[in-house]
Amino acid sequence: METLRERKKQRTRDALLRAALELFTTRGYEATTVDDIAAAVDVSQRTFFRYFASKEEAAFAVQEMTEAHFVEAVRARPPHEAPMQALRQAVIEGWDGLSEAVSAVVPVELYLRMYRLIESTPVLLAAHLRRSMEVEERIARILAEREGVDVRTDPRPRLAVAVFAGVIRVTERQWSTGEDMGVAAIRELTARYLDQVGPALAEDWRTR
Amino acid sequence: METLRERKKQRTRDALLRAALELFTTRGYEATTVDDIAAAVDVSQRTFFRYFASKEEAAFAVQEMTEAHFVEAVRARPPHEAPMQALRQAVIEGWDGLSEAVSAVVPVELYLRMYRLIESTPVLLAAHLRRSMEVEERIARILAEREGVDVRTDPRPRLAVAVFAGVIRVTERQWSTGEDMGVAAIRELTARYLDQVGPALAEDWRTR
DNA sequence: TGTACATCAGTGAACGCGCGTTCACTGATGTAC
DNA sequence: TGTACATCAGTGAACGCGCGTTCACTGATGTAC
Repeated sequence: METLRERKKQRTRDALLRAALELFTTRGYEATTVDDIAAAVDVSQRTFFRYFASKEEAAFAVQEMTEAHFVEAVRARPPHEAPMQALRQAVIEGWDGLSEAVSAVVPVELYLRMYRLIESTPVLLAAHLRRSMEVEERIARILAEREGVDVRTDPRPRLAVAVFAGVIRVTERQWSTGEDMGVAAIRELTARYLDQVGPALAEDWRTR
Repeated sequence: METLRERKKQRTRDALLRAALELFTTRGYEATTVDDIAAAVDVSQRTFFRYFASKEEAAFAVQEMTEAHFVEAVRARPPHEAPMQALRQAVIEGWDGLSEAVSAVVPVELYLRMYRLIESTPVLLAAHLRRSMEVEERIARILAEREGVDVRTDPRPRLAVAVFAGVIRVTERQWSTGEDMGVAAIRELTARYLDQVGPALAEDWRTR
């Protein structure tokens, strides 16, 4: 971000991204065309595709950041932590540090609205789940390395991550349909639901 | 399937479905157009859309059957079984009874090839995951009813199903990239991975 | 500080593509008498 | 068994749409001397 040229590029990209999220969240994803976004920034449609390979890429640009953030957080966990504990800490701290990370690009509130839109738009939800699978694979490899097991022969890393991801998905779903759309709300839900995994797998639900 | 008219309809649908899966699995999903499918059955494109609302619907028509099958299997589990045990039995028995259920419509081998194609085609995998979420929600409600808990306030039904679904997803992924594409292979993987969930959630992987 | 050239973000216009829809119509199958 | 009418699967052709691509081009910014 040194030269004038680079700064201008960055500004164009930010403007496109913000306009995209703003339009998506107000009009809906499908109801917004790439031309609409370009027009909102007063730039040609051609220019949009210089910055984003597809409309979907724009929709997930901020998610991409937070995912990378989460992956790094897992990598940074101290090695003595149990695998599930490391995942838990990484995701909780991820929510804590989210505001700073995101707000450099778009307002946090806009990000959260977009997150909810993804959950409620079938084609975006589908893409989100597939992308999540890719993140899971990366995390599984990190866990395997941490614990010194071979991801090709030992199913435990992928299983642990898949179980964890399942809980996150339930959390996302619950949050996105709930009243409180703040970061604190999803943070609390995450912790609560992770605590409930043990009981959910118990033999008999009626004992408690 | 009484009248001649109805039998003809059924035959047209079967022919379209089979041609679709055959083309998808040989050429690829994206490389097959709806016109190709219609042409293969010697019918107008218009007619294709009388039977399937979209290209995607054709791709998932058989999955739809097996999903319904699984949901019914869960519903039919004896009430004394623990939740996770009921899910396990339902899915294992689902694989056992798959051949009869599927082969009425398309050859089992074609179904399995299509299943693998779904796993390896990004847009289909995404759709598959979203559809799976819908199935999960139905199953969660069934579990909640079985166990007499309220799905709106108790997260355990959704968590249990999400954890289970996570394991199934790892199984599907492993199977679809493996050598042996038979039903027996995926059945065995399912059982093995379900057994590994406990160990995967354990504190320390190195002790075993 | 100025000039000459190189780089590269952005332009504008047109296009290919395939999905899914719309229309008015045909002709085979079903039904009532 | 035959006739008249109703139903409805399938037709053909055309279209709207938006994504993503291609082209040759402009003009602002960067760099070398």
